[in-house]
Amino acid sequence: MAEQQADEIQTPADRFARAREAQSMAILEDYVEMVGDLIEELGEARVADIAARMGVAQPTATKAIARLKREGLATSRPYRGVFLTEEGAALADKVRARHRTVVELLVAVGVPEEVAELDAEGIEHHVSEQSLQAFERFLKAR
Amino acid sequence: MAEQQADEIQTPADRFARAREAQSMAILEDYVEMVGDLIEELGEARVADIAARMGVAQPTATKAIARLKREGLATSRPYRGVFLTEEGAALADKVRARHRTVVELLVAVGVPEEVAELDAEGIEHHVSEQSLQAFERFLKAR
DNA sequence: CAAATGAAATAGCCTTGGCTATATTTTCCA
DNA sequence: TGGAAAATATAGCCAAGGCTATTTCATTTG
Repeated sequence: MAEQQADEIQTPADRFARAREAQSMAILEDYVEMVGDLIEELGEARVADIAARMGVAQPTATKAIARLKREGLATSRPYRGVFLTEEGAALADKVRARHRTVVELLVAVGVPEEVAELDAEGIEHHVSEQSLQAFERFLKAR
Repeated sequence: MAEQQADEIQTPADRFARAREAQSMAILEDYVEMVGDLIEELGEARVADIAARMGVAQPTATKAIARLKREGLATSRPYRGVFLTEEGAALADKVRARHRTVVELLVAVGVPEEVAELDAEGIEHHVSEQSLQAFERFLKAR
């Protein structure tokens, strides 16, 4: 149990496939996090608010929510607010924590706060569990 | 000239819009870099090789190349190889350099080499010029 | 309590980036 | 040199994530 790295070689194709995979999760993660934020702040997540905060038109948000429901991350009834399932809430927490860590890491290596916040929005979805742990160790060890 | 940060506040919507923007450049960047790599390694970039390395079907690569041509980054004639325009070559260089820097930064904060290579593939497209410069300063100052 | 207002859903369109199956063109060799 | 094999292009499909315009439903409120 000394070596934890699998010894499979990673072809470029593998790496790109992995990045594409991460990308398909990214929007899901963003919406779940946003729903979580709104419930916490306002007590409920309305489609109109989700759309406004995500910077998209209302039907785009409705469609995204449909996908969240399909994936078992959220529930909602027509003309009612959106709620997270247990799984959705867990994902929202994970995403929020990861976002914070990524911002902190960027700031720690010298990226200005505002820029860190901007870049983190895209970066976070591609940070693996292993990298995240490295980030945390680095931040603690500073 | 003391403050260099614009004082516009960044709403979440702004940040998401920016991340979406970066995403639409990402695939373009990947293909341009791949074409550059193949030309360097093999003297030419054939559609079949591009597809294999990107891990996509051949028609997918053909379509991506069509987009590169539309955007003025590459040229090609039917049943012939793909070439980069001056602009395309410049972009390829920039992307390659940025990729290296991101991997080095990840390794510098404690991410294992192989993981760094994997994660960098997705992260790099969201690293702004400002963050990149911060990364370089950090690496030099170590 | 009925009508106006406002929110959410639906219809229908676009682009991108995947795919498979099928032409078409080049290339290479017997 | 002609025909098989290999490479590329084309056709046509799908899902995702945008959009606008319109309909439907819920909630006031006069």
